Amino acid sequence: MRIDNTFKERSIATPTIRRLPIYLAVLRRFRAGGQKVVSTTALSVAVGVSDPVVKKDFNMLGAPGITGVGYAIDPLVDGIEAFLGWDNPRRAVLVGVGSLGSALLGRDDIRNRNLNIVAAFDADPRLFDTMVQGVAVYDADMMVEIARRLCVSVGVLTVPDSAAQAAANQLAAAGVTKIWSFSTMSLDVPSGVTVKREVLSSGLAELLAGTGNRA
Amino acid sequence: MRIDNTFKERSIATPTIRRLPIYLAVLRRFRAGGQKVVSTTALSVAVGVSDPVVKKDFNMLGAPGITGVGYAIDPLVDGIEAFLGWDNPRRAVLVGVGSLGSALLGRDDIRNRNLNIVAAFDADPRLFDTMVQGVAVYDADMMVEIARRLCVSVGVLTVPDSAAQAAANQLAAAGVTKIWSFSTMSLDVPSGVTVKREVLSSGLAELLAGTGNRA
DNA sequence: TAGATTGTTAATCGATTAACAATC
DNA sequence: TAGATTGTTAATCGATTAACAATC
Repeated sequence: MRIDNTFKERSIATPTIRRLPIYLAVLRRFRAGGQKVVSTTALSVAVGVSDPVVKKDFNMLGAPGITGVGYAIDPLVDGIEAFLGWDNPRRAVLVGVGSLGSALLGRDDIRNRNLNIVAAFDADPRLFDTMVQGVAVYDADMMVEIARRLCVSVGVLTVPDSAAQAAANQLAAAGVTKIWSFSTMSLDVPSGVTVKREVLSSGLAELLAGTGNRA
Repeated sequence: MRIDNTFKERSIATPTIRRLPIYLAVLRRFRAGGQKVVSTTALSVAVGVSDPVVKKDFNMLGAPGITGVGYAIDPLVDGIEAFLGWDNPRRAVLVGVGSLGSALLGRDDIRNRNLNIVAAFDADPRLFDTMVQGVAVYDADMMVEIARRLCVSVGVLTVPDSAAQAAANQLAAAGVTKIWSFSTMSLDVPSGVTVKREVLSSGLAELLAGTGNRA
């Protein structure tokens, strides 16, 4: 079987992008089990989406499948990682070393594999110059200076809502162009800066209220 | 102005449900600032969605607006809370007291306001019978017995992927019908049990790869 | 060859947007 | 009354599903 290891460039829809990390996790498990090739049907079952969705996603990605056989797992994993930029994680800082911030720093996928978190900031003086999960924590007042010097392009925002806008301002001033925010606040940022808001309680609301399941 | 404090029952779409907690957070801030009434336009700006979306959402919810004036904030907050069941949080357990699990236990919104987490479980004996963030931690082997006795209907799953399916089985055996899972695994559960999977790295993927922003 | 699976097209479904009449 | 805003309808947009021809 001939494998064309070329991923063609296409524009990718948001729902597809959100599924890619899930495909990646499942493909890695399959690979760890010694599997070399996977069909969209098998993957769709393992991931919990429909088969045509997987086909469309891979097609949009330009992934090279082998008709009648399936997709070779290795180039698929490499291709998805490359598309997401996870083969070369971006330099990032985390702001707000509370329990959620510490938890994110402690997750190897987020801290090392998908991002390269090189420093953290907090307003609490007791944390200054300590290490949390192996990351140095600095005074939030130093954020612009330090983050700029470290050439950081991504900011993870895990501060209380009341501090979110000020922290976003500092991140933008430090040259950060992508902010991953765990605050419910809608943040006002300069053009050129994008914000992805992660509202944990939206998932909970969906679970509890979803599909006609009124409590 | 007459306020009809009745929320009519309708079926609500998932994107609407996911926005409700965000509306709630913003409305509470407005109320804390002394505001009594809000227009869909003002709310749409604060939340970061379009104005017709807010109108549609409130309409689906059956929220009572006052033409030419806006929506009274108090009944709106109460109505959304009641719809989500957050006025009377469900009894829940958390499985997997790692850093993410502890962080969720430490968030007052999740632990007390939106859910009522009455116990936690872990496989690590050093944690047995300790308190984490004020919640008692028990041996995961006792889960079925304890969760059943506590009449729990929701499970928060923050264990490693390798332990996720086994934990889901135990939760189902304990009578839990709704599982909020932070594992990438697609979980196999009995019919009658629903799972909401929360994949943190999907949000990150969307931030980094989204809107043509290839790294 | 026969069976399996990709890759693509057309049809369906659902959510968002735009526009505006009704009304406080 | 005049201005503002709700509530709803029609139009648009986008994603999913279904079906199937191409092909290894």
